[in-house]
Amino acid sequence: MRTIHHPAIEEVALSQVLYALSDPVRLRVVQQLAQGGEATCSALDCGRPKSSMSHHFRVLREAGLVRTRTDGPVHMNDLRRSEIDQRFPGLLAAVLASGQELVRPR
Amino acid sequence: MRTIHHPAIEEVALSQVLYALSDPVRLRVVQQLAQGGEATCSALDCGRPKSSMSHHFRVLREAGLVRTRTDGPVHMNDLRRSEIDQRFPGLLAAVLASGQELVRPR
DNA sequence: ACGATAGTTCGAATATATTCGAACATTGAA
DNA sequence: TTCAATGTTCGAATATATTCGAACTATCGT
Repeated sequence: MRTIHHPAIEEVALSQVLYALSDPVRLRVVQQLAQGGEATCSALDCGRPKSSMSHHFRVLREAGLVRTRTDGPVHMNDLRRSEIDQRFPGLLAAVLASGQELVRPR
Repeated sequence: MRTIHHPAIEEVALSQVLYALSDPVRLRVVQQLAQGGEATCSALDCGRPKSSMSHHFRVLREAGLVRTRTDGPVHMNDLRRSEIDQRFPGLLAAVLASGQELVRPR
């Protein structure tokens, strides 16, 4: 896979972060990464096809929320927790604390 | 104007709130309401036409962020701050604290 | 080099949002 | 009751997002 682009934390825009988090599938992914640590894409699909999940991970990546790293044949995804916390203090905590059941896995 | 519908705070969905806040114009409106208290629609247009602002206020209303009340010939809009704070503690504080310059008025 | 696995990219269909002018509704005041 | 001011609604154009199958790419193990 080509080089994956991750924005520097300073160029992460609040609107983009909020937008990325406003999709139930993506919010669920973020919740799971926050809770369980890094994971592969397919471990977090909610029964959706790979191409759909790839799209969602891309949105999360471009918003600056997730960092993806190639690890052998799989892609490991990690929440950029400390960076986001630094840039937008309290935001992730508030979002994660809401504990809404957002999407049911298929 | 027909009766304006406002969702009860318990039925407000996080996704919808995040989505409503992800638009720069709407985020600016929320910032201004938070800072300056209630305001009319037209006081917060950013040079956008009435119909556009009406749309944005409707999204904010339906997301549960703003309460609109008819006051004589004008519509007064108020951030539902304490209700949102109760439902999603820390969320608005985090969003407002970011202080991003989000949209330039026209 | 081949096969298996994990993701990405492409393309096209569908759905959803945004924008804004024009017409309409509501109110208070002259 | 006519007017001006404030918003809403409608409609249509445009833009943007989502979805998912199919084809492709990269990596590891054999």
